[in-house]
Amino acid sequence: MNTDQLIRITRYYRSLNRLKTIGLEKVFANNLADAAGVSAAIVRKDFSQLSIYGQKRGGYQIADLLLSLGELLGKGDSQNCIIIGCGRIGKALMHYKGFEPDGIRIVAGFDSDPVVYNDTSHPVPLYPISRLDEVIRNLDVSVAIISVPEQAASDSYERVLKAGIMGVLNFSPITLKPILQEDGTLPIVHNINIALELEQIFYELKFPKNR
Amino acid sequence: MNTDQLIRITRYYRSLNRLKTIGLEKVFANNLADAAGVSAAIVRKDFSQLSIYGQKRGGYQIADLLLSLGELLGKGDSQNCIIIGCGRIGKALMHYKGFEPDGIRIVAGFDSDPVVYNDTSHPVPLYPISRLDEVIRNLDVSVAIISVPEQAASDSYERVLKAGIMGVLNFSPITLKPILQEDGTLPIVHNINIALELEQIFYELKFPKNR
DNA sequence: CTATTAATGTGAATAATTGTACATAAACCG
DNA sequence: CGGTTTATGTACAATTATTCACATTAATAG
Repeated sequence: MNTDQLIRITRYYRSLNRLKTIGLEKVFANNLADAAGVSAAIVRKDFSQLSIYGQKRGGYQIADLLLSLGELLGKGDSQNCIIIGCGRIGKALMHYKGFEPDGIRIVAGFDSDPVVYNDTSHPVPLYPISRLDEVIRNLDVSVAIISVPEQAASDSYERVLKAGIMGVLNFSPITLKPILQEDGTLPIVHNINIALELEQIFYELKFPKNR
Repeated sequence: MNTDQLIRITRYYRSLNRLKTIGLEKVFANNLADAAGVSAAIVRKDFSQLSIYGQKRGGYQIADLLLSLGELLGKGDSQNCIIIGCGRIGKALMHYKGFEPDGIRIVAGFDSDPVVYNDTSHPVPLYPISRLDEVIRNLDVSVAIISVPEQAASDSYERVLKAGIMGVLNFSPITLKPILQEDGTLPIVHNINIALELEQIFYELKFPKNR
């Protein structure tokens, strides 16, 4: 499964969950196509490749699909994260309610500023960044969210890698790249660059596609 | 210019600005390739297509490139945004320092809760969502950032469109899709789905690519 | 029970993207 | 100055992704 397909699958999964809570039982390739913003042919091809089959004419059973896709996506395993950098963005993420339904949990935050990490008014425990390795050892965590200022980003990145974290979601405007580790593994890094997204929007508004 | 290319161009532009502040004057296709995470061939092809030419052997003049790319990206025009939904994420964005160097400005925030919008401790003025149209009329704004809870997302979306906003950056987990407007134009919508990014990371960790 | 309709599943065609290879021009070196 | 190196610019090849078209199956209706 490649990255584009993975994005689509997670989108399908999301939408299916919603449809299920609404009370639907069956879904057509077309519905999922709409939800994921792709064509129906792609949906069918995706499923076909993943050996997921529906009923001719009847579409797909939502419950079955959720099961199959859930297995593919590794649902059921623990999905714990820590947050590096508890500034405004970091704190916002700690309080974010949207992770729960996906089985994602924030289990700790780290910051270099004592004023920040001594503040107990947050839903997860905060620690000084110096205790990173120690705290991680006692938690089942594989992913870190980096929400530190630009200057601290690559330093934070190296630290979490050294601590054994293998997945990183980076909110700083520096694009962090996977660095081959000593043990031969390659960390997974996703960069979210908010300013870049806005720039793209402004661009597309200024120079609309002509079609 | 297509979307992938646009992303690359904005990345080049970013990196060039950094390199310039460091004091460099020339840059090679290879450097930009590294910065944007693509191959050097693509960088050259991009520039070639955009009629941007460097010096054989000498690489590219950073200043020239910034000028050319800046023009392409529509820099110099105003890039003002408003924020719909001043919860934790909305507030974090208001205070975010990373927009300034890109010429992006947050000029107002909107919320439905009086407790929120009467709080004056923020760097931009806040208004009740009911005053959206009125306030927008007096501001040169074309892009809205939607950072409201899931349930309010599509409603907020419709409202900003009705108010004449043509670009949207959506942080809610609902995927908002461009809706053809009465005047025949299509809004530009970018969705940032944080939970989805994390899910993908967890997936990629669980099922590493075998190569 | 036959005809019709509605959806899936998939091979083939098409389009888009990326990489390769090399000709070309400029700078450098002896 | 000629030879060598370095990096651009681009044609072409390879790969990948998407769409198209249609055979296939199931349900429905008359």
